[in-house]
Amino acid sequence: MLPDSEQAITSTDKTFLQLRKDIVEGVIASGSKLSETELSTNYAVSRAVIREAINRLEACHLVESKANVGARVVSISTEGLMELYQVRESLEGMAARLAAINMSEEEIADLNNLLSSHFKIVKDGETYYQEAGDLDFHYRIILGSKNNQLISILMDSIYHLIRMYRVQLGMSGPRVTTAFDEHKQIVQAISNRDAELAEMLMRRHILYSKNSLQLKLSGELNSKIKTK
Amino acid sequence: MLPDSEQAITSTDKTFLQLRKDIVEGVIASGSKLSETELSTNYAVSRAVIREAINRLEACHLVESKANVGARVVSISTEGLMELYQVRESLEGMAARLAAINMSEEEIADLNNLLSSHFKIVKDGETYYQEAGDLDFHYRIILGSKNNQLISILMDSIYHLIRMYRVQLGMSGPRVTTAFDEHKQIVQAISNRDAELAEMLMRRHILYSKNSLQLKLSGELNSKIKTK
DNA sequence: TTAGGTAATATTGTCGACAATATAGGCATA
DNA sequence: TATGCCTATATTGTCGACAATATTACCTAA
Repeated sequence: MLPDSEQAITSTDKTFLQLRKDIVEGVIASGSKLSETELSTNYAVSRAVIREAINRLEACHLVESKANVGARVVSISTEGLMELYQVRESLEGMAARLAAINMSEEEIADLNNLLSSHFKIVKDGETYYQEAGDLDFHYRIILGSKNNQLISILMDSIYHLIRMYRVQLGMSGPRVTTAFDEHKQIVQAISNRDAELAEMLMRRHILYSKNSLQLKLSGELNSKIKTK
Repeated sequence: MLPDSEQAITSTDKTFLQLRKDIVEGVIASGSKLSETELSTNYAVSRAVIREAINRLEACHLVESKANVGARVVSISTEGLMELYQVRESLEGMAARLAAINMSEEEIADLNNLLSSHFKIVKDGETYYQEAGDLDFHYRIILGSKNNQLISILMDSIYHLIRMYRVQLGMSGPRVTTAFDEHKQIVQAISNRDAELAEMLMRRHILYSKNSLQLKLSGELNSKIKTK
């Protein structure tokens, strides 16, 4: 898998990143078929490159393919998103636990600084927080776990999938204010090296997000039914 | 990814499965380089097939590859195994929680039957239990979670990796008797639909395995040092 | 003798062509 | 009209060849 920080070297790398972007952002519709020949003309590379890119996308769970039939972009559903959040709850909970043990004092200080800068933004009433700030916060804790398996599963697969759901369901930037307090508590627990509490708080934090999402989704569903 | 239950259809499927087997069982040494040309002659398929198989192996975290350099089998280390068990603790804990909620009454009955048959074997003093029986038990609970993301991460990646470690470190079949009691308690919690308890017990169960492994590994390390 | 650079070699990356399989459409038959 | 079969078409799977990159070996110079 290709970490986001690393540069794309080969043509396959670039094609993979471009395809992933297009899928996550909905340029390529979820549920649609990925024709190898079509993509190879659109992206101006050979079919071999496309095939390899599709394989990597499959590894991220962004597409599913059947032998002799081809690949489709995964279709999104409320259940799918809920499943994803369950996995996220469990893995990021463990990440917070490990971060409380393994993060260096310097990393913890940085995390506190990050939180302070977020606080200023939240206080100024900007809604900018959620998208970038929230991600930054979670990334640091995941990386702070120092567990490469955990890091790879979350960063290479889960997060892109969740982003795809959020973008395509139009769920960007809710739950700002309360989420900030939750972040603060988590950082506090990590600063105190309280692994148990850090895990519990992170799990709650993600569970709340999940519930909030579910509520919003069922609400949209209802309004859609009403307008019919 | 290719579920174990499904049959290998294409030549790539077969090559992937064979390669995975050879890596897990140590026929191909951990840490060794995977030469595409060499493999293509050994396995009597074209390089394209080998490349695709290697990509899938990379998705399972069994090999790591760098652009323009090639792929290597991941090298095993005590830390790596511990990381794996941490991920497993978190994911299987969640699986047990979800299984307590989502398993059908029939599935729970089957699980109890499985346990009874294991009890007979344990009572008869056979050590056969661990390898197949333990796997069967854990698989059922994972599948019982009904969470496809969870299932796929554990079954397609984590379990093969762990098996590779266990085979290559010569860790097969320890901790039989106590593990059985732990299984019994977990099934009890699931039968009672106590999700919270099921998760906690499963996490403990895996943590104990981890500690037991660590002890054994450090013991082996010491004895090796002594013999020098 | 060692360090640096350059040429030779080997390995991976990319491509287009062909083979095998699935899909779609038309035709015959009940 | 509906159903089943069969052919035609399109798509995926596999292959060998060539291009680009990395590794190695060697040679030169300090």
